Amino acid sequence: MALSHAILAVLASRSCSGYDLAKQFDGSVGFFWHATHQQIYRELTKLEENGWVDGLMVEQNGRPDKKSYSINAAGTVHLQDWISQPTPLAPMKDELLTKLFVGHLVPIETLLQRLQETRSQHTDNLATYHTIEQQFFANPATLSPQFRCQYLTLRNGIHYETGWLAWCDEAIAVLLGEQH
Amino acid sequence: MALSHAILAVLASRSCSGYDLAKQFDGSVGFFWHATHQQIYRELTKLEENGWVDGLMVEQNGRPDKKSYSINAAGTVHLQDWISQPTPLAPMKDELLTKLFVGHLVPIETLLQRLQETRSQHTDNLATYHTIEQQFFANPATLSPQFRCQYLTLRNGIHYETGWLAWCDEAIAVLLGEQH
DNA sequence: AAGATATATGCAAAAAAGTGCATAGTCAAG
DNA sequence: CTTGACTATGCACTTTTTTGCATATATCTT
Repeated sequence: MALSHAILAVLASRSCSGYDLAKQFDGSVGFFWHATHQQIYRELTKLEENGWVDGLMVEQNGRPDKKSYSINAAGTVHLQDWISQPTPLAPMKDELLTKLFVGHLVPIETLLQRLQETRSQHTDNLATYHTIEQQFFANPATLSPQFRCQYLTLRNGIHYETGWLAWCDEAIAVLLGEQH
Repeated sequence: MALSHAILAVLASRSCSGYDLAKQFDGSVGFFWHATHQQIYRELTKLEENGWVDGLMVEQNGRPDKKSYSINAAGTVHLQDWISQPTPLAPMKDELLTKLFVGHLVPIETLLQRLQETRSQHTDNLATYHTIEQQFFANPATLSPQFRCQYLTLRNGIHYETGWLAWCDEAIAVLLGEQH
């Protein structure tokens, strides 16, 4: 029941077609909730059936017609209820750590490759987040409540990626020291 | 195809029954890969069908008979192959951040509650990790390759939880500042 | 004129994961 | 002598997720 909430969360800011949503899930929202366009379309149908969003066909010229979805009053209440309930910690699933756990089964070079790849992905993510921070949140003190909330989610990403990078460096150093 | 790898990773250290595995997934391994006992039993059956593990019925007195699973040569090769392949970043799914993203829809007090709950969960986790670190990895320089790898996964958990705590504090401070 | 890219939507099948339930023996405490 | 905790295993059902396919139109590039 959580993709539905992520979609409602996006629709809380603005009406979107499935296509628009898919793009959001490829950027901003995608930083903390991943979904493909197939999932999104399926879920939108359910959301409309549940009466939390209203779909409206929009004719367009120059491009295919689209269906624009808006959150309604019931949907907003549903979203608020959800936020008001305790949040269980997300069950962890990390493939890299599972690999590292039995890393002694492969040469250290292989482990270092995995760590370098991971490090580079986190470096990229962090760079993206820093760019967004400078572009949209240069002056955090002046943000509206809505943007301040979004800013905090971005800050989480920055903490997260920074932590991963620090760990990657530590792990690489430990493994290299082992060879020495 | 990833729970199977996590199970093989545990069996790489020692043979286990489904019950033993479930306990591992409740502690150590569970810190980076979550699974319930139902999943584990189902997956063990598949692993045996695939010829990666060998099951052996063990009669016990004083308690129910159990089936002990060991990784075999094919399973070990399979595990090594898997480690040798690039690791995609785990697609993110974080409920708290999704809630915070639309946090302006609820009173700040509600958000602060969610943040405090989360903070306390991460505090607990960090304490657990620190305890394990002191108990089993007090002297990192002298660890065997196997335990050094496990130590690094624990270090990841420590970085991870520390990062979350720092962020929780920042977020709480920002929201409190907003009220001031 | 062809081919890539962007817009726009979805079905079908399969794999994986989650939830609830069911069974059954041992042991210790009250 | 019964209740609860621990050991031990698993089915059935449901939900979620993934993967691959399928279909259009319009614009931009070569």
